[in-house]
Amino acid sequence: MFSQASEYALRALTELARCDRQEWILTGDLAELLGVPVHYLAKVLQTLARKGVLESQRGRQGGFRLAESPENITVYDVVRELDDVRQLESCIMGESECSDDTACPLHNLWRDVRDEFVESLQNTSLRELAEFQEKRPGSSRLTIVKPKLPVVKASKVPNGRNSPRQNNRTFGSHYLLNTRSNFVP
Amino acid sequence: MFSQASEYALRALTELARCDRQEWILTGDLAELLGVPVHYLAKVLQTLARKGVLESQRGRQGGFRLAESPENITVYDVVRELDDVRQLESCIMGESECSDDTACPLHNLWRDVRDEFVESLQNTSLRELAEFQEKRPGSSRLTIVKPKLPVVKASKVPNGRNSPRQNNRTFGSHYLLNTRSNFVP
DNA sequence: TGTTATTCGGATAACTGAGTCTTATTATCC
DNA sequence: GGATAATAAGACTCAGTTATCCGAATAACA
Repeated sequence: MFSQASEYALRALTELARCDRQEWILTGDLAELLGVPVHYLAKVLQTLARKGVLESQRGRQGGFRLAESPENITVYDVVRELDDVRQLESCIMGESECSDDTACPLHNLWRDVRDEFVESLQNTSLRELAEFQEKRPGSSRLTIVKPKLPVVKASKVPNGRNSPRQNNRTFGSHYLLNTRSNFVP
Repeated sequence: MFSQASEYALRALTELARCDRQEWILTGDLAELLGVPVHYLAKVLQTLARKGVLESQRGRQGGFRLAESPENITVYDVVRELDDVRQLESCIMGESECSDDTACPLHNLWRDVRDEFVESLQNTSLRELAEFQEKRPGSSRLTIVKPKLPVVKASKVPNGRNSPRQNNRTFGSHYLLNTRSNFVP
């Protein structure tokens, strides 16, 4: 459904929401905790920082943290920056002319499902994800100790040359993780 | 949401459901009516024929037709053969261990939306799509005249070198349109 | 001031979906 | 039987997603 980028982002930001808002969290620690590819996660987090969802701090003692309080960031806010949510609005049969007026045969069905979905994403904040995760049996978390930042790792990290898990796709991404193109037409 | 393949398939099969079940319909006529790339539509229809959703007839006076009566073919039946519907069942946050027991923070939300969606797809038949299309204002259709099969074309067909409309994605396709691999593990 | 630790940015590669084109196969009609 | 018209099958192109890696910029610390 979502792209890998969005999936990684949601999982990472759920963990960030469980941490002290002032602390800078390392990409590496997040990646290890979640068991996801470090470099790719880094790109995702960089994108979210560029978009204003995260704050980043370079150099020693740097890292990432939420730009706003977790209850003010919704799941939709995150996914919107990484996937092309406009495709949720477009015709499910791919017709160019399909609206409430000129509906395709599946228009109403899809509108109902999609509206419920989008509304749910907009009504769910990172705080709720974090609270749910908190109660989850066996859930590890990032432990902040003073000068160094050790990690209680969750599962064995499968290392060595991942070939890309290709194309388990999503409702679509557009230009995604590149530096340029901050505007959406 | 759906792949291009599924979108084209649904639109094409909706038209097939409006035709005489005995008639063989040409890929070219369907493509012209729908304004979709002929060769790609051909691949999609061939796949559906291989999977048993359609029947095909080679040679002169050949073409495609529904393998069963339209009320016995659901939207889900079509999409299932072209997209990897198992991905709808998998975790929306990409966690490997996520079930009703070990739920991720978005598990219940996604399960509700997805179940309603899948159920709708399974409860909607091609007959319903065809009937809806029938009532639609300005909807063209394939006109079967005796020996030749002229077509009342719907809209201007944008011809000339379509570069692939890239990656407006879907919940995922797997091996999709290749000849082999009829089984799904 | 120099070292170290971190994000930032670009280059590159594998894999797949979308689409085109060409050839082979097959059925019908003259 | 031969010409014709259609599906069947494969090779190929193009672009986007998912990664990996490296060097540059930058901030903290000794």
